[in-house]
Amino acid sequence: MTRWLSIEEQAVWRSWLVATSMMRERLSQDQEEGSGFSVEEYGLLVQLSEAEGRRLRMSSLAALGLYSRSRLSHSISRLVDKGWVTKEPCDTDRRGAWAVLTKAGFEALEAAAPIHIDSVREHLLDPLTTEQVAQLGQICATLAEHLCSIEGADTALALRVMGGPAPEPSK
Amino acid sequence: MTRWLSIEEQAVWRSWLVATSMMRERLSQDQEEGSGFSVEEYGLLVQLSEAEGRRLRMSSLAALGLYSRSRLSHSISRLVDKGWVTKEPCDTDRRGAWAVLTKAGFEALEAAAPIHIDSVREHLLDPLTTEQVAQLGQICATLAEHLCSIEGADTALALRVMGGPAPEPSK
DNA sequence: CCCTATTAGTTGATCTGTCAACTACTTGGG
DNA sequence: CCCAAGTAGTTGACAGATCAACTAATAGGG
Repeated sequence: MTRWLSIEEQAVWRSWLVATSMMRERLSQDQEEGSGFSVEEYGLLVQLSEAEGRRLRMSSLAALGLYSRSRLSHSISRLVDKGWVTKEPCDTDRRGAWAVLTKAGFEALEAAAPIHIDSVREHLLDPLTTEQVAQLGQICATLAEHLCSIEGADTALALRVMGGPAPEPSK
Repeated sequence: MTRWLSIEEQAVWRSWLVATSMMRERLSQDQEEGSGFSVEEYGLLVQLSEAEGRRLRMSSLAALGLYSRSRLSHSISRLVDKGWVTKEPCDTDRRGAWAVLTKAGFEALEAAAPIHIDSVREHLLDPLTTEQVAQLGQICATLAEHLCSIEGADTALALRVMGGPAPEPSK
């Protein structure tokens, strides 16, 4: 039998809901206004930028768990259209394809990174105390692990996913 | 000048990203599989069910901050098509419209509530310690407040939003 | 009272994501 | 060596969300 949510539990759930959806929206907006591409695109480009040779097999990208095969295919096509990514055939498996970050893509990413970072700081990190940030990290890691275990995804892999630090800032 | 994210900060941000997006996905799936309607629809119906006379002005729904006017308009139209909501003209302002929960809508909501609750318990509350749940509540409330202040939305109002306890379980 | 500015809500185009079906290639058992 | 089963990736139809443009009604200053 379903056990109802207590008042406190309801409150937690509602704030989670509000915070996560507003956060998503705000970040998207900051990103889009400032850099001209969406958070999803940014995430993909980050992944590519961090990979060896700035290239990844489609299947590797998909294995990260946040993108379905078909979504990936569509998204990459769009990135190709914009000139930020190219697709190359794979020598060792002729079914396969590499998604390769172009120079233009890398530069766009570099330009966008500060906007992203600022936004994360302003809306997620700064409003919280240092202690809360640590707690939040712990909590989200636990939740991610739980969710990954359910879907049979690899947590370690998933936690490498998207939104990361930036494309190796031109140091 | 942009201050880069430390390793710890990156980790927090990534887990937040993974946890929130996986959570959203999982909840949607549980909901959709079990009850035949989406989390968004559920949210709207909950709002209506909790309002006086099980009805709300479109503008009030929109003022909650999570739905744009046009999204709302489209969504409500769909709910009308499904027979869960009807629209009634507003006497005091002839531009206005009431969205009214139908009997069928209320019953659908009652049927869906346990699925929703179970899912929230299983994926959000149960994996965490009691202490963590409390921390999370505090953190999300803070974030929500911050985000609301930025958008000029009313936090108190927003925190009443969607996903709530259930449609007054037939007590 | 009127005329402009504002507010309520809808609509249609477009974009993104999901789903199911499809092609093409590889793999592994007989 | 061949064929069935599985894997890589794409495609097209559809559903939901956003954006800008629109209609209609109200409100408020002159």
